[in-house]
Amino acid sequence: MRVSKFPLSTLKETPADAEIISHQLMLRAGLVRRLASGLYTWLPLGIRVLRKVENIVRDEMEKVDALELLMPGVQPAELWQESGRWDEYGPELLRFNDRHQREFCLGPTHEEIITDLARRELSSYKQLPVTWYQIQAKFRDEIRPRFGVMRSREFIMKDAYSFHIDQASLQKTYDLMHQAYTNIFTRFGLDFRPVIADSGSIGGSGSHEFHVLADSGEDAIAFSSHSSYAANIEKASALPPQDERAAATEEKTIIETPGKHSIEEVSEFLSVKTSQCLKTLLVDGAEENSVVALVLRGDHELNEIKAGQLEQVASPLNFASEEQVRAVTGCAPGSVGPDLEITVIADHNAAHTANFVCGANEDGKHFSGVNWGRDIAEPVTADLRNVTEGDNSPDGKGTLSIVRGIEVGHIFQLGDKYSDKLQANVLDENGSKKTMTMGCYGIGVTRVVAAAIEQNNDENGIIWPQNIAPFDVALAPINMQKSERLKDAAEKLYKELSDAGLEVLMFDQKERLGSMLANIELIGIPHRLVLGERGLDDAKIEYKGRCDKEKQDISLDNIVELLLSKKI
RNA sequence: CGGGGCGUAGCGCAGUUUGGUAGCGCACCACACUGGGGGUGUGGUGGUCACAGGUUCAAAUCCUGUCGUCCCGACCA
Repeated sequence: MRVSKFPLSTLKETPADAEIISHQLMLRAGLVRRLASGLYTWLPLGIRVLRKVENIVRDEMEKVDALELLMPGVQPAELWQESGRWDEYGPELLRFNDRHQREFCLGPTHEEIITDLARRELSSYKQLPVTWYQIQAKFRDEIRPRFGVMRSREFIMKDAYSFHIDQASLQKTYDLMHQAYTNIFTRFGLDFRPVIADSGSIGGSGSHEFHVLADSGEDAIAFSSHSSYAANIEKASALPPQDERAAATEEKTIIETPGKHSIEEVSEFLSVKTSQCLKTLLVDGAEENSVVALVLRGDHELNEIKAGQLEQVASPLNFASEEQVRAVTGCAPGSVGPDLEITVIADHNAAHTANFVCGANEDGKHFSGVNWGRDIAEPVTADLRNVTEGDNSPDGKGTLSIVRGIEVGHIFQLGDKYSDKLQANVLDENGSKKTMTMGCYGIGVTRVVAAAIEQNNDENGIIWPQNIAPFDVALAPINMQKSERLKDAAEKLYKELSDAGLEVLMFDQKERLGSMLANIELIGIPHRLVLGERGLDDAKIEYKGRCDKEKQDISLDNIVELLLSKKI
């Protein structure tokens, strides 16, 4: 490709509304343009990257015998009503009527459609297992789209669905997919990690997320120092302390703590560690109009997913209002303690704390030297908190570290949730009807592009991993328009490189070197060649890899070979 | 949904407080010079100042409303 035929749309300045680095660079490098909130146009340069990502995905899907198909983006309401999700799915589902006033939605996912297909096309266990996939635009009407294509409303997803006669078959395909995903993200050249995920309301026995590691990631993931254990922090369980609780040695004392509300304020005021203070959070209970108290150590964070799953607690978790707090405790938030008439559930670590500080349920007052069993009834205990750096790994091997990640893939054992609702049956070998078991497997294709940039960039721009770069090599002749000899040499080299199967972007227009180099680095082409009159005299060309510190002169005769060896 | 910010040329911004000829930098076009890291000069193109209504002799500027867009948001107990 030549710049004269493939104009770059790079920007020198960063658009003001782009917050994170990948969004800024995608705009600056001319990969995407915003149309409206959460809607992006992919420019020619961006599409080249997107296609590379898609093709690697396709290749690995074929290897595990998944079959590509394409389903409509517009879906009839009937199927969603049949699965029950027409009512369950909130405003994220964009609904509309056609000219005959029939109801439709824009597909945020395709379980209903694929299950409908399966029940029509599959009738015998002999046709199973089968896996279908598509790469297609999805629409989710996000409350707050942000970070460019990282969380957009319309996005491209690879979604695959498998159908099985039993759980054993599903497990087999699931494991194959797990491996395929590992291969895919490895081929992308990204630093990633498969983690145990919360399977949410869908249930089912297995779910893994694939995260690209990046500080700006929206998810926190915990992984073990000495085993392969890794889990989304929503899911990572905190082990109860193994040793005995310390003895009650202090007297329960009431202390004036005027104006001190937060754990930080109280611990500082009393010169006590935050881990020695307990905080009491009031949330809606499972029973109507009831309130439940959750107790945590001051230095621990509530895990809302875990808490919401407790049978005594309303799901999803909802904090009590200030009025409710006052009605139950007689004081304002800030002085609440666990000595209450309502159900009290303490985190394992909070229940393990002796001689602690807590609210006195009286404005401006706290207790110190409080002990479970002696001063307050022993609480019900549960795992309520997020794991923290240094916690013991739940599998007993090593300790946990916490890093941030961008969720780019998710695989799921669905079981019969949809096949049961939609009556997707086949006959088994005994001739009796059996509901198929399903799995589903997604990759956020557009998000992968953003995540790749988020993980690979420097002050000059994007650094594409080789396999998803829009071009393999940039060729920058200096003042080509001034020298026939240079022009001929550049054209010849361009042809040689192209014939060798390399994707070359040649800067064939009148442009100053500095400007060309700045663009080449901004758009992140992995290999760069600069050809000038001086080099030509010695039959040499200057080569520099995008990450190399130094440039080097290479003999023109060897350059094709060198690049091929680097491409692998 | 709540809170906050911002809407002036393709991009980045000033001008709004105190109403009076719509500006700057980049980009773009032309020409010249320049020629190994976003170069210089001269001359240009491009704006119903988000939209609607109001106040006024006069509105980017004041008032009312609408829309768009970005960020933040339940550890407080």
